[in-house]
Amino acid sequence: MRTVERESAQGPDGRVVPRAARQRTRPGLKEVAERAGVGVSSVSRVLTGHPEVSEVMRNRVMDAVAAIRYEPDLLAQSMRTGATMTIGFVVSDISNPLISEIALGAELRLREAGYSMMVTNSLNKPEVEADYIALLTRRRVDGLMLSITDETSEMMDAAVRRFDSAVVLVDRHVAGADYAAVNCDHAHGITEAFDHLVSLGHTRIGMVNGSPNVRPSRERAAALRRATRGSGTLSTVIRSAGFTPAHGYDATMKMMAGKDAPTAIIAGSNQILIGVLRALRGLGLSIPGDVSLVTCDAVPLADFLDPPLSTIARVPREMGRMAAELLLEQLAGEEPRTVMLPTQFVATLSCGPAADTHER
Amino acid sequence: MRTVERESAQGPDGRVVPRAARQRTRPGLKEVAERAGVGVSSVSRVLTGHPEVSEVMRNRVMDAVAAIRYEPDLLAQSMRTGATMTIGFVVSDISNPLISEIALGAELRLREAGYSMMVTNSLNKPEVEADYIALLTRRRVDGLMLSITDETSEMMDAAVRRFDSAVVLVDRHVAGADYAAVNCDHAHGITEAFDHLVSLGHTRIGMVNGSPNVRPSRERAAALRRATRGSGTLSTVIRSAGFTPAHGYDATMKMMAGKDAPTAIIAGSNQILIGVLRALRGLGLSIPGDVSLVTCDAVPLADFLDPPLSTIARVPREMGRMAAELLLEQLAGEEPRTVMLPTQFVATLSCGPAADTHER
DNA sequence: TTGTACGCGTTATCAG
DNA sequence: CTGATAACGCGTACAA
Repeated sequence: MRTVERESAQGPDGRVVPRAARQRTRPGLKEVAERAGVGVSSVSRVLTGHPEVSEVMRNRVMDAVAAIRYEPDLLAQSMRTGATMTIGFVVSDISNPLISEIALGAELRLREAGYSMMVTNSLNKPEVEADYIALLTRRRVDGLMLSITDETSEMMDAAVRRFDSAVVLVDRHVAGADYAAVNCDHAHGITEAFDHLVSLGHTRIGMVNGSPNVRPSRERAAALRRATRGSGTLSTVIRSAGFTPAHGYDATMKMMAGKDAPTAIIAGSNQILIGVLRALRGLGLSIPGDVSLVTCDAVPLADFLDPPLSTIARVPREMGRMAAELLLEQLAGEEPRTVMLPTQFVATLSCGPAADTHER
Repeated sequence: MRTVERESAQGPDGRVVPRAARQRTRPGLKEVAERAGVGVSSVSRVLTGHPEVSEVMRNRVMDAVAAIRYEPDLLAQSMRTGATMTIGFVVSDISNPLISEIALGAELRLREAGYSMMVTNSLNKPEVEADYIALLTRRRVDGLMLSITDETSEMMDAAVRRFDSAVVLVDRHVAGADYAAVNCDHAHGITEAFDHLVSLGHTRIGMVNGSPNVRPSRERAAALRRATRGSGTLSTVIRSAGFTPAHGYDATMKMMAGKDAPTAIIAGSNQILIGVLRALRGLGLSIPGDVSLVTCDAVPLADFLDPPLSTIARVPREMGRMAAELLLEQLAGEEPRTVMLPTQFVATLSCGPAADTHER
């Protein structure tokens, strides 16, 4: 049964400091060797599947292993082999459904390859991310998956440079580095949404965009600007800031207040969407009667919203799986590479004909 | 990048000692000691904050540490101290918003205490959970947070019994064990919802319940049965199965097909809810006109659904935080204990007066 | 107060 | 084919 160890102590800073050595030392190779009457190295050979072991030896060892209920110590194994079989995943907030889905995809693939995943949440603080990267480095994780808050953070950059193994960025780009990356084709989704809105008669389209310090926001804004470039009739208003409901709300209020308010809005994330919806509701604007709405990334129960939401979806599970894949490739000695995954625009009733703004 | 290679050295008996299997050249205590011109143990003492070290020694060491950019190897540290400062979190699916929120709460608290968190997804397969528990045991994690799929699984039970350190269950109960647990007061939420529905004239209430092999489902069903007990007019129909949209759909279809269809439904999870909504839509039933609806756990954008959904909410972030807390307590030597967290029923337009079933 | 030496559990080398 | 033994990097009795 569980033995409660009372010798532990509280450090001055409140951190729990467990007692030094574990009381009940579980059987090791040594015990197995004794039980089987062989040398420890033979036990190790059998367990690691070394080719040059006799049948008798194998049986003796396996019997002893079963009898003692021996389980290898992965810590010692890592110590010895240099591989921890652990991947660190640095994210802003695992409770973000997009991220948790990515995490799931990654973990499933990693498990297939025998790796475990360690998750850290920065809550959008670059310095925390840098700390975590350093921590994971000290933990000697074999690889790092990064979904960073701020691609331009120097602390983060320095920290990841000090990490000397496989790295993969998840829909991120850091200048002057050749990390592997899983990117999404935001331009495609934005362009499709744009075309759809234009076909409905919209001429001025607003975008409540996320932080410009991450790839998705930049790609989306660029794609939207590109779409209107050279057109005399089509225009755009883009407001970029944090991925928060507050930004969604404020940006929407400001956008809709002006004389040249857009007749359609693209929300840059599910968090931003919340604020956008609140603002529109507060202004008494109906969707799509007064303003059409598109949001980035899938929304749970989107079909049951009023009206159902048009979305530009990524494939988060696949993003995670692919990120893991790119990591495993590097760990297998291959060169880091970049993969582009699709986005898909799905139009619903939240996009309608452009309202005549003068009638309002 | 590791560029420096350490050459082979001469052993005490003149033999050539080969390089380590993996060529790591990150500086260790030894390098720091050499740079500072002191013994390795002195370096260790300084770094671990040993009280009996002179000022000069401390400075010499810290200077060398800074110069060499030494970072301690947490793996070796764990090897030596017996503590990995790592907690394993076994869940069915991190992409479930309830769970990812719990994970966030836990990770934030664990970080405060210097611990990292390792997440594993079983996708509701008890044998995978057992495997993971065994894996985390071999990894020698200091504690285990369990949000398991099936409390009655013997493989799981055996696996967790073989783990000999701190354990905390997250809204789970396994018979015959005294694990610490963070539980939620489901009875409270269900009772409130029930009373509200009854006050609206509902006499027959359906529950599309989750798996009976986990605490929340059992508590909810029990609370609902208790609420109708002794009443001649009030009745209940409960269907329990997996936490899936498919179950939500099937159960709803069957419930509503019978002659004594309920006029109100409680959905047992956000996944189940999806199926329930689809079924009601498929049947052409309106909410709350034909049937009132309550769902368990918060739904993103619940305010913007049509109609806004009544929910029985848990406090997932707090659940995670508290689970971490209970784990830390045990690691500090305290006895395992159980905490009860609240649930809250919030009524919205999705609950309305009972429809006269004969009019349909 | 500081340094030397040992051991945590494992794998890999090398000599039988 | 097998067994003894040196590391992996660190913390810590023990000796100086």
